[in-house]
Amino acid sequence: MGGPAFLSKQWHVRYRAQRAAEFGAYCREQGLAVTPQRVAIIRALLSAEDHPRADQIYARVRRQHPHISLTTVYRTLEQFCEMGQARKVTLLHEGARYDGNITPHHHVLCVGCQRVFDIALPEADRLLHDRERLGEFVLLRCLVEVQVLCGQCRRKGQNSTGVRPRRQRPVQSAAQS
Amino acid sequence: MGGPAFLSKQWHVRYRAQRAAEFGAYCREQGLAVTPQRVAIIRALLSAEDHPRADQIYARVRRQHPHISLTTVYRTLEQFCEMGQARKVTLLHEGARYDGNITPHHHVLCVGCQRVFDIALPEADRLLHDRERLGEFVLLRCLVEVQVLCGQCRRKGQNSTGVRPRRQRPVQSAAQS
DNA sequence: TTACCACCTGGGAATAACTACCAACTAAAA
DNA sequence: TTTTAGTTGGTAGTTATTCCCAGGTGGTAA
Ligand SMILES: [Mn+2]
Ligand SMILES: [Mn+2]
Ligand SMILES: [Zn+2]
Ligand SMILES: [Zn+2]
Repeated sequence: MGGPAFLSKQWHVRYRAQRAAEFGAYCREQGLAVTPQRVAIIRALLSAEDHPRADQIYARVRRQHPHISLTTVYRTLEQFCEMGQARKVTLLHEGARYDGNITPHHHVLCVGCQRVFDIALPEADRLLHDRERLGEFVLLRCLVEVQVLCGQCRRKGQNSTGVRPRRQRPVQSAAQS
Repeated sequence: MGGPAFLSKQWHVRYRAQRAAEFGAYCREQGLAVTPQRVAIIRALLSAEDHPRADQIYARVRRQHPHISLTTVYRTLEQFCEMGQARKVTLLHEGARYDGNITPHHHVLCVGCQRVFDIALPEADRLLHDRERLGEFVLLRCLVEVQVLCGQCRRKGQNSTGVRPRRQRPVQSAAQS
């Protein structure tokens, strides 16, 4: 289904380079110091394509910064979300996942392996697009979560429809580069 | 804002009675024993109108069954979800909430007080309504989470747009009946 | 009505995922 | 450089949930 343009490898490579280049400026803009830890974390996040959890970012960053602490990773990822440099994705009821791609998009979640995929869903963006209010409520944002069974999991046959138990780690099909 | 019909008090009273009446049959159908604990929990869930967390259900059930254990509440709520008698609602990143109303509807979440409100959103239901597949993915369900600021929180002025810290308890505006 | 037992329950221990705290450190302004 | 406000690494604490298992009980077969 040749996905939308922003999902292509090409696009991702350029996007990552651009964001990395601008990172220092963004930090200064927010009055935040440009520390090696922050740089390492944003790099790990930008090069991830799998919506990693904090502990996964930790593991990856540790290859270059064996001394970094898990606390710093949690703290920094939260800061990135606050300053708009990352998105927190909290699907189902497992640990939070982080997304370095801050262009507007929605997520597809496989209830079998719990992998998260990007999806463009223009219909969804149009959903409450024009409205500022919904009765007494001021609209802030509207998130769409599509629960699916991916090809891999469908072939394995289990997972009729129900929601999976928590804390089941996703299948690690291969080591990341 | 006179919401949709299924949100009316009237509707809720009848719905609750009907569901409570059918509960025993549903259990037997699934090969589950009709224990006093299960009955108490489904009753608490059906009469709740606030999408309570497991610990809140526990507190309410304990008024009639001072001996029930928290484990049983967690376990039973999960079972209800599995057998389709309850819905698990996991917005933001706080503890799971349970919903005894299993008619299709979506949720509005106030990022200020973290209260959850029901909402009918026919546009959303139509979103992927007709499709069975999305590329390699088999569609299971599509959830829409609308993040808002409720009237109460808007008046208090805080909460520009960001996501609130976790584990902040919702305001208990009044004791429930 | 009773006996049986597969299924259930209570309570405490364990775990996962954060979060708080604080002394030591360091980016960056002066 | 010097200064210091902002940052970091450990470690302890918390919350929400799950695990474990000995003892209890609903449902049914006799
Ligand atoms: Mn994404
Ligand atoms: Mn609801
Ligand atoms: Zn899958
Ligand atoms: Zn509110």
